[in-house]
Amino acid sequence: MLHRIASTELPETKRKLVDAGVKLMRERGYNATTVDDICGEAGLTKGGFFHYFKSKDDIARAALTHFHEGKARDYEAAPFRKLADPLDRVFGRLDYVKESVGPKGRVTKGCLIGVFAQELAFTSPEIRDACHNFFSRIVGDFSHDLAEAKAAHASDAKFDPKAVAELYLAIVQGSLMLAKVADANEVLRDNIEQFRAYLRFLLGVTDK
Amino acid sequence: MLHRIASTELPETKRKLVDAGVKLMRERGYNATTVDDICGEAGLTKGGFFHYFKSKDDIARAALTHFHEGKARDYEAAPFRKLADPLDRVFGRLDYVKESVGPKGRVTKGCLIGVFAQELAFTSPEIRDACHNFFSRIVGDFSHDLAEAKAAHASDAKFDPKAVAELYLAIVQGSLMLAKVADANEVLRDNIEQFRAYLRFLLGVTDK
DNA sequence: CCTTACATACCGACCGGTCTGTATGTTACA
DNA sequence: TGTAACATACAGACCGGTCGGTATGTAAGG
Repeated sequence: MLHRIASTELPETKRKLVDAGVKLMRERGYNATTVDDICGEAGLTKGGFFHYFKSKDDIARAALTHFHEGKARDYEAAPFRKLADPLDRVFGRLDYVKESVGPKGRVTKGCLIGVFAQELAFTSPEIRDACHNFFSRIVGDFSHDLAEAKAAHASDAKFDPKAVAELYLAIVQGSLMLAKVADANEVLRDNIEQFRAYLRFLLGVTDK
Repeated sequence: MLHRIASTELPETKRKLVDAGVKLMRERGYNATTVDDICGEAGLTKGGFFHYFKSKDDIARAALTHFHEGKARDYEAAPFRKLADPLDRVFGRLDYVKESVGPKGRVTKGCLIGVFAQELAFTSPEIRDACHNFFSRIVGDFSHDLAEAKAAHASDAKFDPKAVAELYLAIVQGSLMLAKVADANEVLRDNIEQFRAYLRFLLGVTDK
C-alpha cells in the first residue's frame, strides 16, 4: 500500500514512531528510552526506525516539537479562546488546565518539555534551547491575555504580565513534578486554584 | 592511611564518592551519570567504588539522602530560624531562598530531588517514594511556620498552611526548571517575590 | 503489455562501543 | 599476618547505529 500524503503531514509510520517516542520519553525520559523500545511500541524494527530518523537525538527533537505543537493546537482550539473579555480568557485558561489533567486520582502524565528540560538542559544545548523556546511561547501566549485583561479591567494595577505568566508556568511545571511523586494530581488542581486567587488579588476581581 | 571516623560520619572516601554523585547527577541526571564518571570525579577507580556501594542504585539513594540532609541542615541553621515571630520566619525563609540561589546571572544548580523525581518517578518506585518523602518534609517544615504565623497574626484568614506550602514547593521546583533552560535564575527570584506578595495578601500583611 | 530501472518501506543480523558489576590482585597498616 | 582500602582487568549485557537484503510499487520505453 502506498500512502499518499498531503505535503505537510507525516507518513503514517513516522507519526507512529513519534507518538511512541513521546509516550515513552514522557514516562522514562530520554536516556532510559531505547530505540528498540520505541520500535516495539510503534510495531516495527530498528531498520524501519533509521529509515525515518537519522539518530535517537533526531526523534527526541521531533517528539518534543510534536508534543508542543499538539498542546499548542489544543490550547488554540480550547473554548476559552473564543471569549470576548480577556479577563474571561485568563480565568478560562485556568479552568481548561484543570480539566485537562483528567479525573481525580488518576495521575497526570508529565510534560515532555519539562522532562527534557530537567534531564538534558546541561548536556544538550540544542534541546535546552528548544525547551526554552517552547516555554517562552507559552509564557508569551498567556501574558498576551494578561496584558489585555489588565488594560481592560485594572489599568492601575501594578504587575508585569510576563512575570505573572512565568509564575504560572513555574507553578504548572512544579505541580506536575509533585504530582508525579505523590501519584495524585490534586496538588496541581489546588495550586491552580491558589494561582487563581493570586490573580484575582492582582486584578482586583471579586467574582470569577 | 586509615581514617578514624566518628560513628555517624562517613569515611572520607565514601563521602567523596557521594559528593561526586550528587554533583554529577544534579547536572546530568541518573542515567547519564556513569559509575566511572563518579569515580573520576572522586579520584579513584571502580574497585574503590564497589567497595563502598553495592550498586549504582545504591549511590543514587545515598546521594539523594545526603543532598536532602545537607539542605535540611542548612535550613535548620539558617538565620531566619532564630526569629521569634513566626511571621518573620515565614518571610525570612523566602529571603534565605533568594540568597542561596547565588549571584545574579550565574545559573543555579538544580535540586537533586527534583531531578530524580522527573527522571525516575515512573521507573523506580523506591526513588519516587524517597522524593515524595523529602518533599513532604519540606512542605511540613514550612507549613509549620505558616500555621503559627496564621494563628498569631491572621487567625481569621482562610487558607490551608499545607496547601500554601505545597504551592511554595511547586514554585521553587518549577522555577529551578525554568532557570535551567533560561540559563538565568532571575525567574526564581521574581517568582519568590510574587509568592511573597501572595502571602502578604493571604496574611493581611502590609509591611515586610 | 511487458520488462527494466529505480524508489520507498521495512526487516533483522550484526558491529563497535559503553556500562554495570565481578573477580582478582596489591598495598598499607594494625 | 590478616584485613581494610583500594587498583586492575575483565566478563557480560545492552544499546546506538550500520548494512545487506526483500517486498512492493511506480514510471519509462520498446
